[in-house]
Amino acid sequence: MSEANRKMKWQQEGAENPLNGNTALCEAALDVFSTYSFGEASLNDIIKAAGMNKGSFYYRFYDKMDLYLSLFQRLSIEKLKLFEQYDDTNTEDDFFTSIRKKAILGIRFARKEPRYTALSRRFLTEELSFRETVIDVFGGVTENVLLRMVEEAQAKGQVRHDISVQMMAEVFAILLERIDKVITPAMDDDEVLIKIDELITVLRDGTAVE
Amino acid sequence: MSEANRKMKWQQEGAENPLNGNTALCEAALDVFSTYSFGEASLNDIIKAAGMNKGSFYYRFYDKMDLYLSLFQRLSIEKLKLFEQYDDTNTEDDFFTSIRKKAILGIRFARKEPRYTALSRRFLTEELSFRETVIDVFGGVTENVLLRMVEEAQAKGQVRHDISVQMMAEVFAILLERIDKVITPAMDDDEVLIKIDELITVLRDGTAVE
DNA sequence: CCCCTTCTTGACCAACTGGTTTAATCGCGC
DNA sequence: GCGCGATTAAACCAGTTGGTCAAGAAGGGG
Repeated sequence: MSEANRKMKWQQEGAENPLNGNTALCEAALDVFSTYSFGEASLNDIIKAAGMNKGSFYYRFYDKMDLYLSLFQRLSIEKLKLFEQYDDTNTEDDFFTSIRKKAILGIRFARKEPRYTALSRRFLTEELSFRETVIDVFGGVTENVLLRMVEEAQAKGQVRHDISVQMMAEVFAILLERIDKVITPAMDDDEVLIKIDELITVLRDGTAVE
Repeated sequence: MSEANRKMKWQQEGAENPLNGNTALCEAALDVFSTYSFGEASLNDIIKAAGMNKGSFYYRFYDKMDLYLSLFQRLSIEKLKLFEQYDDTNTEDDFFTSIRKKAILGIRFARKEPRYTALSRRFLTEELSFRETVIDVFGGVTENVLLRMVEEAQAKGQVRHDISVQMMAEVFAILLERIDKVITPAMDDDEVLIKIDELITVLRDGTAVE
């Protein structure tokens, strides 16, 4: 790849993801990047695991970061595709039903591709400069949709008024982010639904005796 | 240091922490280990920042891991000292009051030494083998005290019975672990108390309208 | 003054990192 | 067969890593 600006490449519309059609590399990169931080992840290992040659890698990718961004984009698209199954803007679902449905979708994706969960959680502990580079390319994809949901729910009188929406949104965000601690891979679908309902109940009605 | 088994050293009673009296090294290590993962953290950088010589370092420490463990131990002791201020075994505090007091202590420590919070959170995303090594030396220091608290509270009829104690304990654990997302360094002590009370209220009574 | 232990110094090591380069080769359209 | 882009292999680079080592300094006790 030429000296073209990295950001440019990712803003081009027609530019195709160089990972497409190379499942071996995709798998290897996902394995390594979900296990190690960006700095610790060995590009040599990835290339070797993918049965690829270093020369061909650098023929297609600008550098290690380019591979990371390619992977990130692929996974983001896959996740987006899954979440498009449920658009709550035009339903009559109340707040907690909405949250429940979104949680189920999130868990379904996390169980299908647990390495993605590991990767995105690992991303949060990367160096600031690294995170900035990624965010600079992809933009703030993670705009806080939860805050707006809670605000709307409060306006509709579905959540309490004596607690700030920020606090409630943050509580939901934290629990959704770490939901894998409560939904383990060993559970079957029925158990998962039970656990989600328990969690929603706690968030809705609290833990104190009625 | 001799070839002595690393685990041995840490199980010896009299063995003094080689970090004691070397605040420069302690600070440098805390800076680096809280910013980078163990693998990415550069021992050379730490030594340089501490104004130390490599030879002298290896005269006192077995290896990089030895330094990490020394730091870990020092911080654990400091945290323990702080938490000894409140022992709830002989108070009449109910469950939620107990949780509240513990949260306040936790936040006080996290605000005094934010790098410790960063370090212990980073620890959770380290490689499995690394975590095992550390746990092997220090033992499961993090035994689940929350689960026992919730069980006891349920027996006393202070928390609901239609939700599993595991779920409730996990929810508390997750939120306590990420409490820094809701308590920011910019807040003064009064604001912190308000936020904690909000959080406890949510956990006790939920987010739905009464 | 010497001896001995404790500590310091900086050169040195092999291994590995991400990345480059060059030249040979493969495979497909024309 | 020719041309050309894609791919391979290998050597190579400078820089960094964690870790070693032998020589010497420091300093106190005899």
